[in-house]
Amino acid sequence: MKTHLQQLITQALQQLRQDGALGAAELSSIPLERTRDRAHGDYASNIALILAKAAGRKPRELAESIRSALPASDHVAKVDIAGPGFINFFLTPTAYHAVVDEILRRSDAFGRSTLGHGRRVQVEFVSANPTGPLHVGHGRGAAFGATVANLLEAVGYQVHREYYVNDAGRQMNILAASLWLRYLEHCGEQFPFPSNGYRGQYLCNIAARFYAEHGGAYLVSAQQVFRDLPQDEIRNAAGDIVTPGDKELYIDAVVERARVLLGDHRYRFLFEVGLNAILDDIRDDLGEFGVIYDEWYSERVLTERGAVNKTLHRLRDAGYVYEREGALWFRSSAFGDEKDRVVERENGQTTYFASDIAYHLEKFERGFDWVIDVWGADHHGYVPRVKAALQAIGENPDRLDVLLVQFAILYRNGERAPMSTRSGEFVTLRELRQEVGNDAARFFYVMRKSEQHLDFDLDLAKSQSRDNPVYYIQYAHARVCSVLKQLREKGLSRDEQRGQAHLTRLTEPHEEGLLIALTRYPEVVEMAALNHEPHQLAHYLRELANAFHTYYNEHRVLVDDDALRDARLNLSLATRQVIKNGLALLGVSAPEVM
RNA sequence: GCCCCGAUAGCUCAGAUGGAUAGAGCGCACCCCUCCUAAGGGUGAGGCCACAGGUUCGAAUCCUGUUCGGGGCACCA
Repeated sequence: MKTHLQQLITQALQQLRQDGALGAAELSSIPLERTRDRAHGDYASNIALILAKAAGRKPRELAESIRSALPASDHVAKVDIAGPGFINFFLTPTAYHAVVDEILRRSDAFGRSTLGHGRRVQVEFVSANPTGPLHVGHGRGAAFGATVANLLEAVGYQVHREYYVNDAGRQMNILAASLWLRYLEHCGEQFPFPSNGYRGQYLCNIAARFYAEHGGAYLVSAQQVFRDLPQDEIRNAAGDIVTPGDKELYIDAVVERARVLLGDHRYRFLFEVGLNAILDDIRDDLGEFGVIYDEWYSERVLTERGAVNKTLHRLRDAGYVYEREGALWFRSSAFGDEKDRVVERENGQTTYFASDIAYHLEKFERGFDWVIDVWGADHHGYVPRVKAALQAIGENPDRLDVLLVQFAILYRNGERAPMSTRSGEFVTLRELRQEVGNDAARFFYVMRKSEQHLDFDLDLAKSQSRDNPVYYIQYAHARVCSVLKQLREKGLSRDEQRGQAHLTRLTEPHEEGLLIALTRYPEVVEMAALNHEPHQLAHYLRELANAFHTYYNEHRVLVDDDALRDARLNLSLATRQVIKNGLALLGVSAPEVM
């Protein structure tokens, strides 16, 4: 509908331009928006206000010319000039009735468009290090990223969903060593656990399984393991340092010791076991959450293929790499970054940043027209340097969009819920999902603008009342299903054609409001997709559900009058369809009974 | 210190590209509810859009400064 009106305006402008009534005025797109007040019609354009100056005419006068040049349309009842020069469009009832037919005809496809023209976009999200289970912070990135991907797909992009697995590097070695130490504990060895090791319970569980399968095949005495290591930093239960030491140096020494004592083959095996166990867990977790990836991209594979070295060479050839204090630096400051960044450390190891440049370069080389990264807001300082690197290599950094997601804070009984347990483990995504359910979790996570802190009310998410937006929306869907059931129980049948032919009977204000809400859906999807703002869809669905519930409370659908009943049924079914489609994009189920 | 994000009703938050009288939910106040199509329905009070300047026909929205929050400023990942 919106594009239809825009076309009308465009034609009018062409007409005026031919007549020389526009001067030099030029516009890239036709401004048109929904009115907030019904008295202003359905759509309004401020185009006359914008063009007035360039055209050298008074706004209202210009608006009047545009109006008279507008071609006639079945959907437009009248056009008003109002205020300083707004052009207000009033739609005919048939314009609204047409949407009911369109919804019922296109069903699951209603709201989808071809705006993206099949352009390839990659959405990379979550990408948490496989060193432990996902926590509630990752959950927001998962829900947000998945929904953004769904939205882009809905408006016609070819979307590739990807998880970047940081399975190389120091943290993974620390994980492998930690797993080994837990395993040794199962063998009966006793020793203080390194303060910088991974201490989570999940690792003990993996170690227990490993012990059950391999017995003592990886056993080395604690005495041998910890002989002549540097001093660890030791804290008491209150967190005060009891014995000062260098925990980083210490844990690196423990890793090195594990490598030496286990030998390359056994060490690699243990490493794989730990990595796979955790990655499987993450994959299952996300899968249950309705978050499915097209690809899990391994940093290790990237590195082993030589992509990192190749990238560093390209940077060097471009003249942006120099040596200082034994390390290799990338001159990112030449591209607006605050300072230069190390890409290869003094000890010869490339940094995480280096592989990240290689990874992003690889994304571009894989032919994506557009690359989207979803990161935690705490990584925002990282954006300029990645873009700088891409630019240095000769890629267009504007093809990369980094979306930042703020933290979620859990609330229980009106108070901030602790995000980690006494043992220092975070509340996991799985625990959250088990507590509030997948649907509520998916919805609540995207209910707020992503750059906004999210207060996650656990009690509200669990409640079965209209206060809970998820419940309220799903209930609207179930209610229509219930009406159909009632229809059958009454021995009545439905005639869609008859309903369609009598949509003119829908004259109640509630019905008009509902019709208007339905026509908005494709615009909401488009806007939410292009601006990466799933919350717009979430808000819209709540409004739509509200429009339906108030209508439903006020009027009966199953009236004796066949024509009116069928018309109302069509309207109800169209509403159900749109709710179903919208919830599907959010990854939320649309139950038929509740 | 520098950088990023935020500040809108008592609370939690919407207000795309500057537009017409700034919205929703909760809470609060009042009213209705043995009709049913379920765990209620309705009404409306509540605002210096953090503050001060600026840009223009017009600013919650753009610019500058200030205040208060959150985050970031590694040869960590």
